[in-house]
Amino acid sequence: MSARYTEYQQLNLPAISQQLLEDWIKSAAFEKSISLREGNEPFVFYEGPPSANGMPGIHHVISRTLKDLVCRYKTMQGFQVKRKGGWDTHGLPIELGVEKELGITKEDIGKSISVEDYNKKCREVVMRFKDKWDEITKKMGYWVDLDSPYVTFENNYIESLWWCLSELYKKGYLYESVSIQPYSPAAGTGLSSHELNQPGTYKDVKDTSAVVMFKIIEHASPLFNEVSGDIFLMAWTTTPWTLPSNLGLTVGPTIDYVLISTFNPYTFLPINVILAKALIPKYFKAEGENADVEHYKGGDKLIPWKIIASCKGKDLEGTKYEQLIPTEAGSLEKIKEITPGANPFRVITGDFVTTEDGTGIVHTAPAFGADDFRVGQKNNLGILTLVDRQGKFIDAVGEFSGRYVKNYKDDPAYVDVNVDISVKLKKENRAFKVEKYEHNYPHCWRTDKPIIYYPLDAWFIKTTAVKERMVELNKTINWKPASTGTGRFGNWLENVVDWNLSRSRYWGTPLPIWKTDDGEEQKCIGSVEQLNQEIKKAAAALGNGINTDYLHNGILDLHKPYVDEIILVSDSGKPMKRVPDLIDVWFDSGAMPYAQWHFPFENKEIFAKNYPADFIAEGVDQTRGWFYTLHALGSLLKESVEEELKKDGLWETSKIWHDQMNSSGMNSSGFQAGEKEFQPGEKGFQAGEKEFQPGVAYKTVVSNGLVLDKAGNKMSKRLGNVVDPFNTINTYGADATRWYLITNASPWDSLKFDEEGIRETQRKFFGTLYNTYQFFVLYANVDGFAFTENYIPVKERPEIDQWILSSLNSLVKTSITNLDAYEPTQAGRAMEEFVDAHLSNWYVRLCRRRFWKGEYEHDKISAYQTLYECLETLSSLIAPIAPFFADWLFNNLNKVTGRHAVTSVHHMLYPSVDETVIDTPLENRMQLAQDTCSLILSLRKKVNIKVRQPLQKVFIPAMNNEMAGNIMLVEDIIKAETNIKEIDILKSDNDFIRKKAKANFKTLGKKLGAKMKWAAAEIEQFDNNIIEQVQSAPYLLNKAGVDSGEDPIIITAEDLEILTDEIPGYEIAGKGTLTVALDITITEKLQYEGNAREFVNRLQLIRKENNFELTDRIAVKVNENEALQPSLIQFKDYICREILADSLEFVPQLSDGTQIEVNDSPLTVNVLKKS
RNA sequence: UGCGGUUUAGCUCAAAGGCAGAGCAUUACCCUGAUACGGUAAAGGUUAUUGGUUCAAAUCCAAUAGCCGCAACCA
Repeated sequence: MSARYTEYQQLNLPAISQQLLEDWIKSAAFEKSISLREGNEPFVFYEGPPSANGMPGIHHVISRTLKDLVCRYKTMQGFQVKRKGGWDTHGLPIELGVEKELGITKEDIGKSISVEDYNKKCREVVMRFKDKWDEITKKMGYWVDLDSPYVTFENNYIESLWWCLSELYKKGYLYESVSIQPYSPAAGTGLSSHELNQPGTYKDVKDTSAVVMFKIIEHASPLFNEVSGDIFLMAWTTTPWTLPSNLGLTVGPTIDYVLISTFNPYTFLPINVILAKALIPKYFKAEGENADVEHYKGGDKLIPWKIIASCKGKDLEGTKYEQLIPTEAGSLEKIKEITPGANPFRVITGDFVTTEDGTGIVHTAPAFGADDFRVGQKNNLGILTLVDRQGKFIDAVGEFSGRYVKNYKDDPAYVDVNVDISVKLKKENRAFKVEKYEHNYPHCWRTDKPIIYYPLDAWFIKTTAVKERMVELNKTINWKPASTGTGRFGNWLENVVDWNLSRSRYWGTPLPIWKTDDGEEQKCIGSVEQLNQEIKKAAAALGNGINTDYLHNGILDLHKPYVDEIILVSDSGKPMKRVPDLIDVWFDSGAMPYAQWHFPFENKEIFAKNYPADFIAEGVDQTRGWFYTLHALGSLLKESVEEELKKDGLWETSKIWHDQMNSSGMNSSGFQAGEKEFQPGEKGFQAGEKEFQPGVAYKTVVSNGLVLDKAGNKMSKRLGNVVDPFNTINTYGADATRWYLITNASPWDSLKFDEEGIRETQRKFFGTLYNTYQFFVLYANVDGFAFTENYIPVKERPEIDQWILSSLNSLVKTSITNLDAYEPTQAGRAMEEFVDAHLSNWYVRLCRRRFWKGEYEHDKISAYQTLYECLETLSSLIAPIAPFFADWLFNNLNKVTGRHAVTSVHHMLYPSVDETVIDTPLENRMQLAQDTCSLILSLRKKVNIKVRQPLQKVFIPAMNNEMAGNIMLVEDIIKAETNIKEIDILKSDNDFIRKKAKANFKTLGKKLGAKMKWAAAEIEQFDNNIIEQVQSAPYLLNKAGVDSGEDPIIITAEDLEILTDEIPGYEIAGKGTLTVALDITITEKLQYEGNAREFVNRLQLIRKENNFELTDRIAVKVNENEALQPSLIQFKDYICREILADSLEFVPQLSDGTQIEVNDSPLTVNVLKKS
């Protein structure tokens, strides 16, 4: 059997992907990549669950490429990397989709459609695009376990969430409180921040704004004691309807305030007002300052004013004022009834106050603003909610009772209550300025009506209680990029507020808390078993047919409406109902480390070994989403997890314990690398790893940036610039797409997606690598190379082989270093560079003849083995990024040689560095050769002498012996590549060339400081003589200066960079310290040889045009030609050898020949293939 | 509005205080017994702007502007 490498017509990446997809399924390659690592150390990856309710986009492809390449890489390093997939199935987008589909609104749920049917519908549509997701997952080559994914709506999953919640409840982290939330009176529902972020919710509207005056009745400080007349605090509002609910005024403690004596522009009464100094110009004309008060008449354009005192905001704190709009419902008694011990109508301080707009004194109505609520609570102002949930004033608010604060009902006769309030205040000498004010205000996206901020009951997780822990733990997380961790995420943690968990929706995880009607007693349920016991208990205790539907089999579905039908019994025997809230869907995904394994009810051992994650990756938009909820729950549940694991004796075998031991440098017995050959690296097992502390949910997190269109715009359906990932992958193949996404920019930078870039990747990287393979098999098949010969030790191979193998090992090193550091972009770029600049365009280029000339023996085998090794190693190196092409390449090679027992490159171990093969001086030398060739070719171009024309000599000045030695070592390569007969190395002591010196800024700058500029100029002037002096001994640069008393400046050889300035009589070219000078004389002999080579080239073309086999022999006839014949005769042997001609005849006339031209001379040739 | 990021050749990106460099695209020529690629050259830059630190700044600092994102939009 003579195995042949498969040859291909052309590179077709999509076809390769297709083929490999089939192969992988047939051979269960993915499953095997995991089972092969059984017993090895695990590398834990968490999949952030996508929602199959939307279509996958190109941005999913980049984050999944990132995830996939890390997992594949770690697998190839010998880790066992399980990747459990998951689906995010709850939440608002799904509900909204269903509502839209059914043509209903939230209010209809429970009325025109039962909650049961509604949720059934939600469950149906959740997986609407699952097929599309499966397809993209498959086609892009994302290996993830989708056979047993976690699904957030499943009972087991919810049960784990309940466990988490009950643990939080037990630890006092779960509490109920009133908070101010966006609320749509028109729709009668609270709005989530997500809903508020719908496009178009923020609109520019004109509202009546008012600057109103609060009359001071008791000063906090004696500052204003001497002032005669009433003093008012000025405050501005765009929502006058909140004024009756005012309970405080907030000032900035460090802001400067002034007391101004002036007149009210509406009532013309003399008044004293306080406002921020910085805002005076907003309300007072400069000309009016200290203007004549005596002659002021009401209605005058210019209102006189005068600063009569000033102070800091802190000094105002505690000042008491008269309630602006006293009402029955808002009386002090009522306020104290609602909030016992409240102390309203005071000036308080708050950091949020600015002097950007308003008056620097903020009207504070705790019920209608989040800031207001917070400072109100802090300062015990109480809370007054004079507007009901329909958006109208409640009873007993005087003349405003029952009036809507905005026109929520589209009433054509609606009179703006805000105007009426303003008018009233004007009349009462309580308004200073009333005007229409245009601002940006959020609206309910469904009703288009303005929202208000309104106090609503909600359940919270006390994340503030673990803030310190979260901040500390965050420092142990390896963030890529680091700035996201310290910046965006760090800041977020520093300013963390309690997590509002409540959602008043239908399709989601119900909050497992039951309360008595009086709210005195409550229970948090932590498991289905517990719930079923409580169900029975309640049925027995309360009777009345309660819970009958749930007695026999227990509860079967943990969603609404079923959970809401269950009545439990309190310890004191009262019935308890479930609080109607669902929980934030982010809790669902944040709890996936536990819930994906149904922890702690099942799979405890699995959980123990799979927590925390070594690595997660998602888009940067998840920083405050999934990254946060994972982290928060990790911090909150640290003790609970530890207790659970210890309970079952799993603690000492857990990953947490193991990582902690590993991190603190102790030996761990938790995991043993199995019998596989893999050994994790010497220090720890993950580069960039920080010290581990229990409580973190993930150790490394990569947040990738956005994908923009090629113009840098965000992709949106509206702009129609969305890239369809299916199209892209089908057209260019997954490998080129993945490679492009990874190597174009660091994953965390935003990526301007341009198809042209993928095409370039396809051509340049994959095309080159493919052709290198094609080149290899072209000759390997001829010679029957199957790597059956003994491995030739690297040191016994020609230098060029040693060089490419050294370069290859350097590449392996670079790749590993970068991949370990989660810098795939750097790794990929290094691979590109190697394939393109080293392997294809230098090694193969220079070695072509070795493959098709000569016998199949040492040198040729060495070439084959070397090239084979490069290709095979590359197949492994690129496998994480380009899984299909890599496997294709690997299998094409391995099929013939059978060097490895595995059937997929993804079952291989990642290449390791052979340091003994790395020869840095050799690599540098080769670089020198490449540079030299490039210079010589540039000279040839300049004088227009083609490379095929041999030239006699090139001069290369060597600045030192080392350089001379290096050039000599690569002399042959340079000569062959540039078609030059000899290289004359000019040693530094020659007086033939003129040298020039340049200052070495790095060494000299430190020494000289300010004198640097002068020295650089001085050095420019050096001639050969001085340069030589400096090179041989330290040199005094400022002789003249020293004579006049300056400090001596001594420079040495290392302070100079020496260049060649000129070689008289020759064309020169230079790059850095390297210079070449070309002898361009073409002698007759050289001319003849040039002609011969040109002739060979023409004949080769003819062979190619006629599709001759590489080994076909030919007979050639040429018509006699005066200009060329001497050349052809002289080089006849050479020519015949090159073109595989058995004969080369000259005939006087050729009738059936091809016309060619050799160096401007026409020639007719006849080529005949010999059978 | 605040916070963070970013701004280098027409485009995509390098350059971590020491002469700003690749690739793509354009043009011309060249090499090729590898259907790939490449080479040489032309052209393209006040490193967004302004100021500062330094002998020396794309790089460090400050401010401004544009773009992107996040959080808000409040009184």
